[in-house]
Amino acid sequence: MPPSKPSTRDTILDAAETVVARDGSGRLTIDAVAAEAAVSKGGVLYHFPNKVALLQGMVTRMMAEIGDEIAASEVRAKATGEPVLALVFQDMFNRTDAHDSVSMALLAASAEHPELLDPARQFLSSTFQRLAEETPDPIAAQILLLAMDGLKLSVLLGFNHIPDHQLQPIRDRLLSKAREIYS
Amino acid sequence: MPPSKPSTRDTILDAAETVVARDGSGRLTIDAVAAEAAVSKGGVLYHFPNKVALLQGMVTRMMAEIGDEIAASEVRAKATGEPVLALVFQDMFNRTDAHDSVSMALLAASAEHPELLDPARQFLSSTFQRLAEETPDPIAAQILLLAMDGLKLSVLLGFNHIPDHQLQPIRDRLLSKAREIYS
DNA sequence: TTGACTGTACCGTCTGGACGGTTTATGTGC
DNA sequence: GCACATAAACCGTCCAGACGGTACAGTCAA
Repeated sequence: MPPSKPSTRDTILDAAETVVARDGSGRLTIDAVAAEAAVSKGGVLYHFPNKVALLQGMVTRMMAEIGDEIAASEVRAKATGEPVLALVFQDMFNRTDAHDSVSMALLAASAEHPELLDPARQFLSSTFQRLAEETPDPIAAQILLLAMDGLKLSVLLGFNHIPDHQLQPIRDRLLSKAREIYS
Repeated sequence: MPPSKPSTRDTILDAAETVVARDGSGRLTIDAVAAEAAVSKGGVLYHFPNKVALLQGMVTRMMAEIGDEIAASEVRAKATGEPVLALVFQDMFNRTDAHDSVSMALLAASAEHPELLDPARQFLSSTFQRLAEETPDPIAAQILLLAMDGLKLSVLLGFNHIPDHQLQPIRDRLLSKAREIYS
């Protein structure tokens, strides 16, 4: 039973992301999370002894998700011979759910305890650095990665400053550029 | 007297940005702003009758700044014949102060009242759209603009996931790509 | 005199978190 | 198969402090 019922812990983290996405990071209160997760306040505090722990939980899970995703892309890249960067991009596109744990975790943590992002900084920094360095043209790769970041940011804050009809062309272009780097 | 003493109103807005940059958007309280601006709480509330007004003030000033900057770039572009995009980028690079009003205003507003960003959304959306459409290759232009966004985001949250020695090459490349679009 | 503040006191609400109690799952011995 | 024990998971309430906001009397330069 792989899709077994999600643990309460994960339910709570999901709820926290939902609250941030819908109401803003300033409205992320334990009560709000409890209500969203259909769990009592005590229940939330059982899993996360205090609010900082909850924020840490969000950041940690985010890093784990990104790490897993990139690792999977790298495996698939080795198997298929496709450039890693292209696969990573594709994954990121596919995971464009309205509430993206990456962005929400960052927002929530930066709101109250910016120092909670320190581990994330290290992790993301070295990860992206490595991805870029492994390509023949690290600078071009970094630019594409930055563009991805920008795309995420715009969604994150509701800035769809990219009209829908351009979204797909942009994605296609990003992918082709990614492949281009290796040729 | 161009660099005359800044108005108290602007001092307060600056202070608000400083607080957000240093302590996170969740710590943006009227008391904190008052302390940072060396103004009494009453003084802050004199200029901004409530906190929403303060947030609105931040967003409005941010839009005015961006608008002025881009307008200036367009004038210079007409005069020098250089591509607008390149000039806009250069301005953005130069304005890499640690506390960037754009980012901070966005963070602060999104934290508590995401709907305050509605006017900003419209403004930025149409502005960037226009900038891109005026180039021979709007898609490429959008990608470069997104990369700029990403660069800003990384600074905003303290993610200097770009090592210093790569920052300049990346900027140079962005500029040359911007010029390339027009050729 | 007026506009731009300062400083203090105060109120209602929200929030984090502590705490004690209760249900549910997991053994464990018989 | 069952009684019982134990711990994990969760509930609901209470409280102190923080925060937004009000009110108001006083200062002071233009």
